[in-house]
Amino acid sequence: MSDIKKFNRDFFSRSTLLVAKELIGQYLHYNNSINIITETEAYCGVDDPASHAYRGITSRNRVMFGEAGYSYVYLIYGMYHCLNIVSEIEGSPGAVLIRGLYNLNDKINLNGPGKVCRHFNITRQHNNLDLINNPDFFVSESTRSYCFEETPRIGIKVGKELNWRFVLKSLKQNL
DNA sequence: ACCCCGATCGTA
DNA sequence: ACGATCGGGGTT
Repeated sequence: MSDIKKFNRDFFSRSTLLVAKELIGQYLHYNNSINIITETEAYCGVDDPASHAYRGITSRNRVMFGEAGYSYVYLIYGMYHCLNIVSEIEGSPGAVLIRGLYNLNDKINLNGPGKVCRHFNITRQHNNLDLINNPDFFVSESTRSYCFEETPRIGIKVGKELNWRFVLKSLKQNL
């Protein structure tokens, strides 16, 4: 695994939809494990009723309003955690939910946000970590390019009409 | 101080 | 398709 190209803060400081799409197929590094990002969802701000940020800033969602490239981890259903990466410029809320990974070390498919966090023991202690310049937790660029499909987001009651879930489909034909 | 419900998962 | 599960966010 030579010449790793880490994504910088500018990559994440863009529209949540764009970041969510472009994260598909990239590598999420966590404590020496390398994982292909296979599934993401975009959660935006005032125009996204499904987003935690929809009704403004609270103690839970405040990292969504901060600088991009930070982790946003919260507890869901009293028993699972969800890992997000903050997007958009500072002051503008947005985050990308990491819904699926393919772990290259153990060849395990982590299909579901709860499974991702459970496998790595990611909890709210991992909230608000800077994933830029972090040696143990960061995202890097894959040299391969991938196709993805767009579907409605999972597990929400509002905003179902938006195709803001992105799923890795296949390896793009290498020319 | 406390009520209510969820960005899920596993089984049917 | 649905029920288990329960911490804590958001409001009182």
